Amino acid sequence: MIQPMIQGHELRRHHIFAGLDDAQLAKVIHSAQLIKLDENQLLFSAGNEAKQFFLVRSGRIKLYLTSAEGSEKVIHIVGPGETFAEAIMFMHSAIYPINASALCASEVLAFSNKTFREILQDSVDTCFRLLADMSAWLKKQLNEIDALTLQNATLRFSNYLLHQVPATHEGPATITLEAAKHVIASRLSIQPESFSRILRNMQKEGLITAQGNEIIINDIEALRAQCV
Amino acid sequence: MIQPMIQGHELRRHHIFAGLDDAQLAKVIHSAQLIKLDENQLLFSAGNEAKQFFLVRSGRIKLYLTSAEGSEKVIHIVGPGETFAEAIMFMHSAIYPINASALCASEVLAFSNKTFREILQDSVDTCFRLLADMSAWLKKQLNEIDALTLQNATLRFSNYLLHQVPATHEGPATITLEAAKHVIASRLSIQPESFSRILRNMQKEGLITAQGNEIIINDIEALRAQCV
DNA sequence: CAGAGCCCTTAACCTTGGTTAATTTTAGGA
DNA sequence: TCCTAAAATTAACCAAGGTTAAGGGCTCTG
Repeated sequence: MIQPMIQGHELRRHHIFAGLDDAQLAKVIHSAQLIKLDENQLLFSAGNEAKQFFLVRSGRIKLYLTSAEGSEKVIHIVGPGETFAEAIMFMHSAIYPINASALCASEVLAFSNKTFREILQDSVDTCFRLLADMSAWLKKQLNEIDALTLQNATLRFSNYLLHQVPATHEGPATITLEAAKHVIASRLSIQPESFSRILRNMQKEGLITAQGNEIIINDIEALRAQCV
Repeated sequence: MIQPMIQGHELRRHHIFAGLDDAQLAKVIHSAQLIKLDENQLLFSAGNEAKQFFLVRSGRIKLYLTSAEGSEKVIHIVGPGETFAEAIMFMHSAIYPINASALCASEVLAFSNKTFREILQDSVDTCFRLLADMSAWLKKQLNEIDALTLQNATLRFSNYLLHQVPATHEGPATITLEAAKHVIASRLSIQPESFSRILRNMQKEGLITAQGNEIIINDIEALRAQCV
């Protein structure tokens, strides 16, 4: 195990750790492990025993499912400052239900589930933070189901674009895609070829301008109108 | 408010309440309200202020989303002994993100979120139970996303059927659909017409026999093989 | 600089499942 | 028992988007 250099305030920035006292924080840090991942390196697979949850320090981690035939569905792309797999700590079978791998060279901190559960025993405040955190995930997944069942592919992408921009933003906006196009496509449950088609069509309609992984929203009002 | 006749052991049967002491249970019962719903009666809508969570005493409650165009997607069908909307207690905006209405005449117990949160302050054990409960929901929704993105309509229905039968069951099995066919169809994100077609095809292949809302699985091995 | 490999794009084609419309079946109420 | 309304079924048609195939462009490496 690599004993990481962790400053307490680095962790406290995340709301899950924000309520811990110094002793608790020290205990968490002591249980932590720094993991460096190369591009495309696997962190864990669905079916692995789940003994840790994670905080992304740098880079991007993709959480994804795979089908029996080998096709891949990206569930979420986790960036710096975000935690993942913390909900699994409370599942009846301590087994990861998804795969996680690095989209680019990344550093993640891994925390012992056992240690964190011990701390939770003494900190109702942190329990509440975790409950809020999990209910936010639940809400996010509900939106995902909404998108998959009640929206078509173009609409899903439009919504995705709008989520990259503050709700109050006016005028043209430039967005840099957080990963390769085929990854974004999988995140949106679209085939890469269809994603290309959608980009082309939206460009033809003048809604957006796409150059590499930069996308300019030309008409944000029209986009918002489309998404009701 | 109708003060319900609630026996402590009725609540304790649900794992969320199982760890409460007598005083806490009394407090929960005191905050509870019995709600009787007619068939098709709305319990709450998406956007309503969320002050309560619920336990189904009898009947069936459907949780569903609606699209801008008015189409409906059933997320879950909740039956006796099950709770719902408990995760919303910890969301930042105290607003139901879905709609809930009764599929048939039903009785639900409504519990005050505020009271329950107070009790949680004094019961880490119950916090842990709620965390486990929410992580189970999260896992369920992940399976749902898996189904929607990596499985076709027939496979989703096959999986649905298999979930109604113990994993160890051998030989033919009879399943009674928990709701009208168009509701099940929506639950599986299939149009009623397509659902009919799927039933007909599976029947033609000899996999199942469908009579009204009774479905007999003739070849459970073949079905399991299909679902990998 | 050449070659390999990956990513992206385009276009033609095809499949799944949605849509429309008409008919039958079922269940509940007068 | 009949009438009505909702639910279910069937079939023909259609469209969104998946599949297949081919080519272009980019980067990395030897």
